[in-house]
Amino acid sequence: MARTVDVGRVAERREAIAVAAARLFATAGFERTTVADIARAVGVSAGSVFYYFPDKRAVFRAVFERDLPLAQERVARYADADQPLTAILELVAELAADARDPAAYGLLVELLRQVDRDPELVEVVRRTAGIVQEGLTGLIARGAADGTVDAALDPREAAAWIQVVVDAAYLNADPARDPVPALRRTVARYLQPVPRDEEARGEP
Amino acid sequence: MARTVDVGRVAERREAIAVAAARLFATAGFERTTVADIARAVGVSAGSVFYYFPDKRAVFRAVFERDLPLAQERVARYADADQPLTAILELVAELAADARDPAAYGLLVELLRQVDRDPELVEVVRRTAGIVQEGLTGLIARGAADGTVDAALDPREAAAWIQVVVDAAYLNADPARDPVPALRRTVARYLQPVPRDEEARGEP
DNA sequence: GTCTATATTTAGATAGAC
DNA sequence: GTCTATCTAAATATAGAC
Repeated sequence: MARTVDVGRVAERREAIAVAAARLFATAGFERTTVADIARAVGVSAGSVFYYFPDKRAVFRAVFERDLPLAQERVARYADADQPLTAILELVAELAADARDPAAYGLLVELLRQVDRDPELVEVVRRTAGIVQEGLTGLIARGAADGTVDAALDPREAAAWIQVVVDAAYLNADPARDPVPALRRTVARYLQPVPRDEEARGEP
Repeated sequence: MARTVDVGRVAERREAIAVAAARLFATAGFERTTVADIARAVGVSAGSVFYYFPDKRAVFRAVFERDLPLAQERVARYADADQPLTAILELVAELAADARDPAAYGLLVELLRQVDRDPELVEVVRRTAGIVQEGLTGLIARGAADGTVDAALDPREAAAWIQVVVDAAYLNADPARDPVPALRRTVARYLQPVPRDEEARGEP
């Protein structure tokens, strides 16, 4: 029997609250979602939500803390791929896969809005984005080494830029169209080494 | 002497309120900016703000109504350029030039967040974004005609994608770094016709 | 037209019973 | 742990004096 609190059960309840809150934050936004709304969605009272979280912002952060392990798993899966450029494109497509889910769009926008106001949220996001950036940076460096990626690019800066372009896929508000093809084309061509004839002319 | 209200003066006061409000909405967001804040910034009482606008959302819309003439001017300036591809890249750079202004960043995020909740705001934004999309679509079509842009692209879809990428560049604006070079490379290569040797291999 | 004063509503957070 | 009840604070919008 557990000596003090059942830490597993606490984690479960927190998770359930975060899941319900994510849906509401995505559609209504942070300010317009009330703690009472969250409590109702998860089937408890508002008082109980404050038992699991010190305040409303902490619930918001919990939503994004859930992304860290997923990012780690994805990055790890591609880290040792034989063909780094192919791996980059697959990873990018996977990162953008949720883009057509309107909830993902709403959450991204709300995150951008709130991140300036909560230093602890900055830290949460920094960790997840950092994992992805590390992974992309490594793959870009390996692509440069094997000649499939433009070696003139700074791997870290290119990785950061690619993350920006992935965000663009999320902003593509039209749910009717899949942004992944345009995204793949964009990233593939961005990374592409300078074709020899153009190199001679001093462009791209 | 004016028979009824001085319509010019009303427009001036509305403008002054919109300018002050823009700054506040950009930094604090829509919900956290109070009408009292706006009134104080412009030097009047909250009651006066409600004399010029029916409600707070109307003040927010007024902020974005100011963008329409600017977009028209920019697009018109490039519409008849001799080299459409060059014009696209210049126009894109200009659109992204504001990206390093934190106020522009804040306003864009807030716009994305609020646009879902206000049908009248949708209309305001649709007009401005529509002008830019028309302009880009025309330039892309002309580029396809003169061989500087991949003719396999649908001009309208390509224009929409470019707008999204510009927005993303805005959003992740690290104020320390200029996104325009990466943006130019990205757009130029995205639009580029398929090099002949790659075409033979059936790759994009 | 601009103000002051206020009605109305609502939300975050807490206290304390069970 | 979960609830109900409530405190406190703030914000939109209006009323009505000047």
